[in-house]
Amino acid sequence: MNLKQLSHMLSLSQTTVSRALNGYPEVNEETRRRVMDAAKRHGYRPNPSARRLATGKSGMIGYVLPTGAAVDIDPHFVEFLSGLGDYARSHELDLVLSPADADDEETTYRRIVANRQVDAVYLSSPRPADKRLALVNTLGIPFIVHGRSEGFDFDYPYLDIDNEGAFHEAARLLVQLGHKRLALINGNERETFAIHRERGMRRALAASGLTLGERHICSVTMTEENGYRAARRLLEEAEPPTAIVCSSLIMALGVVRAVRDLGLAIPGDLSLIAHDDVFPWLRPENFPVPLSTTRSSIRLAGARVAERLAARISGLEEGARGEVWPVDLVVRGSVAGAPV
Amino acid sequence: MNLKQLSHMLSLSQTTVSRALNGYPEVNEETRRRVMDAAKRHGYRPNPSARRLATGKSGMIGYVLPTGAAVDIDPHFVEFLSGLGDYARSHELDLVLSPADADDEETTYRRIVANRQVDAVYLSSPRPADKRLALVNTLGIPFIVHGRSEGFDFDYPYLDIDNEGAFHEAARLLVQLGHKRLALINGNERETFAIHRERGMRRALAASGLTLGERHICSVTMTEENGYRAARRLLEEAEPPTAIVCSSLIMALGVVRAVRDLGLAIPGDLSLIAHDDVFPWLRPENFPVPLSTTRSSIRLAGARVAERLAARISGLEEGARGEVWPVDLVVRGSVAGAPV
DNA sequence: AGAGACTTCCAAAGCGCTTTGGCTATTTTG
DNA sequence: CAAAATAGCCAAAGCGCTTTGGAAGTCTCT
Repeated sequence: MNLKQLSHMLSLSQTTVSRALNGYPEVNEETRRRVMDAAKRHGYRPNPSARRLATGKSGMIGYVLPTGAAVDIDPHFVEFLSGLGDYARSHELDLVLSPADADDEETTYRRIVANRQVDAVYLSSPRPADKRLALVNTLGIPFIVHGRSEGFDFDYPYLDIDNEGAFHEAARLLVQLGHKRLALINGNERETFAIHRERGMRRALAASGLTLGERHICSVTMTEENGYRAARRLLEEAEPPTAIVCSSLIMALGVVRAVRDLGLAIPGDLSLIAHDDVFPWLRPENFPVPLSTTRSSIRLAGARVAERLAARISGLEEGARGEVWPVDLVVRGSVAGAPV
Repeated sequence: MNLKQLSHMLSLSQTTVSRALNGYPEVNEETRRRVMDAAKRHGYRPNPSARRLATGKSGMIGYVLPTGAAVDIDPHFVEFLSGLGDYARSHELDLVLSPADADDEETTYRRIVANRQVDAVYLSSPRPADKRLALVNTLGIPFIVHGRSEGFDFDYPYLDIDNEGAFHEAARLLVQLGHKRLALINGNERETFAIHRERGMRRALAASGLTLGERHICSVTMTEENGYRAARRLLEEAEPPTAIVCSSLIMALGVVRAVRDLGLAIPGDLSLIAHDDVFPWLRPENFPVPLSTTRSSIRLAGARVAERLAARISGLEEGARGEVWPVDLVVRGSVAGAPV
């Protein structure tokens, strides 16, 4: 059933039927009702390919997926995706993932924009002065950044959490509890979120005249093994930290293992706070010692990004609105006063 | 730059240019070269929307993503996706994720097929007599199942690992080591993979006159917490199992925690083997006691599925070819002889 | 009553590609 | 050497929608 047939059986022109269905004003309400009715009864659905060709709109949102033998997709991605799906589902918005060589995402961005394959894109894990962001901005496709970048002479729409504030609060709590030697096990130092977290932590320490020593900060990709190694290195120093703030639950698993291996105890010898993106399959309250966290649901962020993308596509949202979500500090058993 | 312009500047018809580019035989080789050359020089890329409308092919593969407030996307998915991307990247194949209400995926399948949004789809986590499989089979779109189903009167193309064989081997090893009371912490009992694993384990036990008691088998969604609870329940019985086989690394984390909480030791009091899908961020060799596993890279499976989908789209693969990958049993420190 | 302004509809022209059917040389065949 | 086959090209008709530029009829206003 296509438009031609439908309009023929209604004895109307394709124009009128098309307009009736798409809510244009220049059609009699009575006629519109007739059309809508017939369309529903015959299960008419406009052919998206044809519509795309005519309008240039695809009804899909895009994401360029960096891939490569040495590239692992972050497990956070799937949670974000859940959220995105939550919103997209109810709006018949599809998501197209365009795998790209991690060393050359530009080609792919250009392709999907030139081909008008998607109406909007979102970027994640941005770095300062991220090339993708500048590119997408000049290409003129609607977009939203999940996270933030820095060092541009233009503004852009984003959704981020208050990473700096979160780690500031976490560190401040530890300092208040008497800790003097803190350490940070962070994610990739080139990503903005890691920079912000470090900044927040430094600020909290500085407020009490403390500093974060060079050797008390690790930047690694967020795996259990890297968490273990980092913790091990930190704790085997002459003057080991008495508290660690850690950028992910997965790394925290490694930290806990290292602490055990060294015969130490949490929180007796070491206080630990980690950032929790809220995975359904790994919960901080279920750590051997319930883990204190800075918590923010990445799934909710996914839903919000989808919502805003949809709004931008339909012109409801414009401009470079940045949105920063506060982060909860949830205190559990893994923190205590500094050992004497 | 579109076909019209290109053909005009070559003083050829659109027909000939189109045919030259698409490798049709009825065009002079010399002409073809000229065309190809000009196309490259001017960076001509056929408009996919137009091509779609004309041919009905989209150059994308689809996946219906079950979503819902109570639905969590499996973290395995992201690894599978990495593999899919590895292949798709080099073939300019995009993946479209169509979020669907988990209770009604059918509507979405029908939509993407009717709209010809994708050239092929893959299904994952099938159950016996899975409705989606029957549906997709009758809809006539090329597809591949990742995993297997049962109870159909038709064959279908799939890629699966030898779950039954893997758990058979794991259990057999444990039996050989003298274990008499084994337990299984499995995934969702309604999914085929879980059924196969249970079957494999039972078969191994039966071979030695042993059985898997009703209370020695747990079917739960694969989270750390569920692993913990299951292990806890098993180990607090009057006659606790001396060995556990577990369907995922994530649950194994919980098992390890439960063992610790109960003051027991691995492998002294309990031998443990888990299935490892090979996550980059959580490796069995890094468990407190290195974990024995049945190992199969889900990422490689993703790449293979993409490859086969591409082959089916282009007609290189036909029929209902099933492919079953063997699974490695990797023995590490977490298994030992049964306690006396 | 005639001019202007709406209202409601339509024919037809795209969007940019593929594919059908046919046409003109050139080559092969009996 | 005429007939048949082949090679190489083209014009035009789709694919199924949206949108432009009217046209006809109905109201409103002076």
